[in-house]
Amino acid sequence: MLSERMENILRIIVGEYTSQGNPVSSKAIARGHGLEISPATVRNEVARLEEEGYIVRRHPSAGGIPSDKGYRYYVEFLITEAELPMDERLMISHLFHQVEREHAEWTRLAAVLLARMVRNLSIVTAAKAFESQLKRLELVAVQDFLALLILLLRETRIQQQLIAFDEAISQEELTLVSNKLSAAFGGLTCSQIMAQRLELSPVEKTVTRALVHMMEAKDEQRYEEPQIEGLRHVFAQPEFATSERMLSLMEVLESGRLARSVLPQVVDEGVHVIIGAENREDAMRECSIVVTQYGIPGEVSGVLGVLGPTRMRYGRAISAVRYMGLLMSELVAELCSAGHRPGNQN
Amino acid sequence: MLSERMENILRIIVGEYTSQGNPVSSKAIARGHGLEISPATVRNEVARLEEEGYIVRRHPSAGGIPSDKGYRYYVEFLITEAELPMDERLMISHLFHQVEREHAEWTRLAAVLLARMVRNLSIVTAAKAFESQLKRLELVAVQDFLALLILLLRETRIQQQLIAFDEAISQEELTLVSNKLSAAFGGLTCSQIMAQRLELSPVEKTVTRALVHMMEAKDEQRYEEPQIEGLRHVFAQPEFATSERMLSLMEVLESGRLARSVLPQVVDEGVHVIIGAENREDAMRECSIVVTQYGIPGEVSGVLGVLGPTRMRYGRAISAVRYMGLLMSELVAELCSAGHRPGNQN
DNA sequence: GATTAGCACTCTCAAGTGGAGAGTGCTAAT
DNA sequence: ATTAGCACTCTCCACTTGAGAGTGCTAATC
Repeated sequence: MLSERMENILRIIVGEYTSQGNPVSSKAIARGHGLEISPATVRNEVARLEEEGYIVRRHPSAGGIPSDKGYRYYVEFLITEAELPMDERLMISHLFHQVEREHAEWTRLAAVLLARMVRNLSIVTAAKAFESQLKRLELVAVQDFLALLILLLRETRIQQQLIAFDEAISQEELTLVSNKLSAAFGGLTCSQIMAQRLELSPVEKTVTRALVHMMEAKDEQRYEEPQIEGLRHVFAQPEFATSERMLSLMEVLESGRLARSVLPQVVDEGVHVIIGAENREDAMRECSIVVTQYGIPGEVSGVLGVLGPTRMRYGRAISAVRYMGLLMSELVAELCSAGHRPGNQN
Repeated sequence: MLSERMENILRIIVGEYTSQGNPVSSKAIARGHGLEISPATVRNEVARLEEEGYIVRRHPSAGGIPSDKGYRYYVEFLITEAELPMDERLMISHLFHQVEREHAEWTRLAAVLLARMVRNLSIVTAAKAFESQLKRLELVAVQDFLALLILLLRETRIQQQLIAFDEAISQEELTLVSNKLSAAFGGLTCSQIMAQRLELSPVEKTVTRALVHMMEAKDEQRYEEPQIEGLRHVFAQPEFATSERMLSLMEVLESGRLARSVLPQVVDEGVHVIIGAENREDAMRECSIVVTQYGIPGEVSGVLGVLGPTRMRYGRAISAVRYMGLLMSELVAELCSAGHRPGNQN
């Protein structure tokens, strides 16, 4: 635990450094933050912060910059996390209600807004049920032997796939099949469907096999391709001026390693902050991530978050991520629960 | 028109420069390309190429690099465009047939493969009909007053949207409505649907209004969000080592200006090459684009292409884009035409 | 004992310097 | 028309240098 004065100094250093980007000198700390002490005193205190590892210097006579440990302490104890201002919250929820009709746009909109709010990269995965539940299925003839199988899952998500039959089959027959199977399987999960033992025609069997296969695949992939937005902000940061860091980051993003190694770390509720070397990926040594889950605990969930250099405005990022998480949870809940209020009319 | 020897020299310069990335010296041109002449002679010829603007130099005593005009001449007259090797073609078409079932993956797969083939950025827009044709519609109850409207369009694309009703409505009623409207509107385009004058209940009216609105919106947006892949390759190029160029390129890509200003240039058939300053966007002064349309002329079409620094292996890019365009056209055609062959069984 | 003023010291950054090397342009010979 | 030879130009890299910022330390002060 640090003394109050040391905490104040650490807070000032993190604040200055995250907003200005330059190492913070003792003079800059002493004046202009209501800390009635001289630079020399500050130097003594900063020296102790450095000893204990909260501060590092690029070279012996340079200003101080926060270490990962310093940021961690800041995030844990010192952060002054204001709630997002009302006007911003209103603006955002307004935008979401404008696209209410096309809820597939939600993840995209969330990513765009998050990126804009924190001027960094945002990552949003679509909400996904732990175990998909079939609502209804449709079959549409494409060619004589070929049909499009469409699954409507509970959280109004859609999966589609072409299936081929051994025999030519008409739209009328397909409609009969889809009605029968919809009635039989509606509301069931993949495993429940497999447990059913019905008398099925060859065509129905083909459809059921494809259907089970699709639902299995869907349940398996824990996170699908996340929506990523705001790359330009990250690359505009001086930290990434050298193309090499940027490159390794691009690798991680495009290869999908991010989704596989980082997002699974987010398991329990609340906003998580992963700072610098706490990341598993080497390429992200210099990056921090602020993430949260959203959705309905234990049922449907997605992940949303922000990625930027460790020199990031954590307070802002945390409030933005928290608000966006709540908002998305509400939206998902509205769709999933058998609601009692009607949707907006417009 | 250039003399044959000058053409040879230009060809060597473009070849060397695109593969090595360094200005090409007269010595390098003279030896090792079966051009039985001395460096001094080459220098004379290159001096003339420079006078006529096919070659530029970074400084008076540096090797030559092709200008936009030089690249243009190369692409127009000198290119030795080999067809894509058989094994590569087989590999690609094999990959496409593996995902045949999920044709929504096609644009994504095309983008990934193109990027990998040319080690540059790829852009692929989904195939889209000039005027969407409704195949069938489905309504699924979500809440008492809220339903999901799903449109199946002709090229097996799906549009979905939530719609709200003034009154509570059951799935049974919704099914009746969707069957009636599917029968009435199936096979029609947006304008044809509007021309229909049917007796409709309030609920049916609401649905029809939403449906027309969605189809209009779809027809309007000529190119939707294109699939972009392989950013890492472009940024690995020395041309983009300075973060500033990269940044302005990012801007163009993320803002969607690319889709709005570049892709519309691609109107007629065949592979187009847009070199350097021929681009409208300033940020792309140093980039070339190789694009083609694909789909069924006059009916359904998308755009696919490659973006990289002007120093690009044009021959390779052109063959890759051409092959991918043909392949995608075939795939689209298989789906759209009332086919006579069954799809692959698997 | 905590705080502060003063000063020498350290380190970076930018600008400037000076080969070494690569490549050209020119001239004169073939 | 082609080529050999040579002086010249320009970049690139390593090195130096001076200015400036900021510290650490010591001794004086509250």
